[in-house]
Amino acid sequence: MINEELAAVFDEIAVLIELGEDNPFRARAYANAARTIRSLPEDINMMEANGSIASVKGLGKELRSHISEYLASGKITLKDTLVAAIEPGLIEMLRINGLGPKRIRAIHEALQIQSINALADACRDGKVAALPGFGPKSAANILKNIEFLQEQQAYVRLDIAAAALQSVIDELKQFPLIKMISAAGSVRRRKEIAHDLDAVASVAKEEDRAAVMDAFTHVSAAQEILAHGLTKSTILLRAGIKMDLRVVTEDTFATALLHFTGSKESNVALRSLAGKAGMKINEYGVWRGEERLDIVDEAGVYAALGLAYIEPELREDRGEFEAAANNILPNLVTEADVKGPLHCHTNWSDGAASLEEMAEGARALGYMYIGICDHSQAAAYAHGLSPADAARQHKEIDALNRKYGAAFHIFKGTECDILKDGALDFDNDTLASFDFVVASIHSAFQQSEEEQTQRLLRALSNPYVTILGHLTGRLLLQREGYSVDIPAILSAAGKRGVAVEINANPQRLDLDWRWHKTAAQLGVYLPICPDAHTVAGLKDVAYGIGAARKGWLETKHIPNTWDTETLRQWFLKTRSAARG
DNA sequence: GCCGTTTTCGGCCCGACTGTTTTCAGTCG
Repeated sequence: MINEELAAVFDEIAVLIELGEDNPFRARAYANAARTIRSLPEDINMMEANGSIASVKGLGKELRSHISEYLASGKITLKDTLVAAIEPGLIEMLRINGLGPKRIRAIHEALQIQSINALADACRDGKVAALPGFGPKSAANILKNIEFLQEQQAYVRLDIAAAALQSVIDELKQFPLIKMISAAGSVRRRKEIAHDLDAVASVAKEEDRAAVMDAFTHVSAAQEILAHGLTKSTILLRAGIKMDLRVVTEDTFATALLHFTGSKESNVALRSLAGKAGMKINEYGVWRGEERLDIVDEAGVYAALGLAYIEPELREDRGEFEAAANNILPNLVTEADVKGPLHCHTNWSDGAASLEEMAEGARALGYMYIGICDHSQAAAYAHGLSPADAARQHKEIDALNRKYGAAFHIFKGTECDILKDGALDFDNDTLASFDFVVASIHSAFQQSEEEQTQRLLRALSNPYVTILGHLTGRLLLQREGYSVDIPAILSAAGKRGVAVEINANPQRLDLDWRWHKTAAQLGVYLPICPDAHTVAGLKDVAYGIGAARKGWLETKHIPNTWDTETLRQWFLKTRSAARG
């Protein structure tokens, strides 16, 4: 995808400018351009050809000329010039916490250090401590942060982050001086991976803050105190994740929560909007001129700016302010809207629970139905079902459905492998025996983008495919997804009436939420599928809901928020439409 | 490098914490 490639080059240029010169705003312009390009609704080649690129905010004359150069030649000369002028080791050093461009340049100019390892040595033998503006504590901190960088993962998955954050919050809730406490940061925004954890707490009186901070820095999960102030402290949890707590008085809790929920980009945009309206917003309140407004909750902050309430998941500066101003924000799907989980495994293939246990698990969660999708025969590693196995499983499902009657329904599905050439792993007669078919790739990940795209397009042309499973095959922080032309697949899926799942397993969250809005605009339905292999795995639906909300989705986009009969009709329609 | 109801120059979100200073720069979120 050319937009992503170009955005990546602009990100690199932003970093190079940060290290190379003193104008942070120029670097920011490139970083903003990268973000803008990532959220463009269409191929940038097209937008350049039809001239619509000229009206995109944040892409001025200079940036547009770089874009033209890249589209014509595949490179940007400015980047080569910057690369030639900067030691590659310095870019690496930006990853060291507490070390920014200014101090990296100072160290490099004084000591000619070019790598992180050389920097660690210079910290150990006192050379860094002797530099003007540095001292023994700076050197020790840099060394500590280098060690942290080399030992720890910089990010953790949402499920791990959310659990760690909740356990600290639960512990702090026992502390009587804390009046209110809430998760904030990227976990509250339901981002798929987290860099660190944030929480905001309120106290009745300013003098209570010190005791609260003492409690926080000594919670049972704390391993080390990294910063300890009256309003902000940072600890390192034993799980290897950093956590910030902000403590404010009750009258500033709403603005503090808004501020520390972020994202940074949405805060910048919000404050810029406030400035234009003659107002000022910070974590301590909202001012119109000299007057501090009486704000009781986050909605009050948005209302003061004439905006509808923006849910935390949407706060990424991806068009939510414009939608809030025009009162056209989406009516976001909620967990309570989901009527049943599709794409669930049983011990017929690689699941841990029986068919009946999975059905009972879904019933216990209040669902109206469940879609069972065990693996197909090619997935030998997962004990994939043969056509005969599938027929026997269907008899068991029929028996259970007779027992449940109108109270609950099990839909017969399969997670059918898409073979290397794009053919499906079952013949059409077998596929026709299921209510719906999830088609997924589980092999030959190394094919080129062109091959992988053709493979998926061929699978899409099979009239029995209802849903494409985990479109890119990514495993967050473990494995990149295979390369595939996502817009081409979404466009074809929309035309053909095939859905693309939001795999709700927190290791996957695939299709990525950044594509959801585009997919919905192309007419693609996006069911939330837990890919559950255990009864407990059914609860992963919550992560899928988080992703769908980040992707601006409503119930009309998500078939498994519909009732049993509507879903059944949709399965039938998808199939008959494809057969003409 | 971008932008404009304070419009072609001068801003660009804004405050906390740390370490090194002795009033502030750098970094972070």
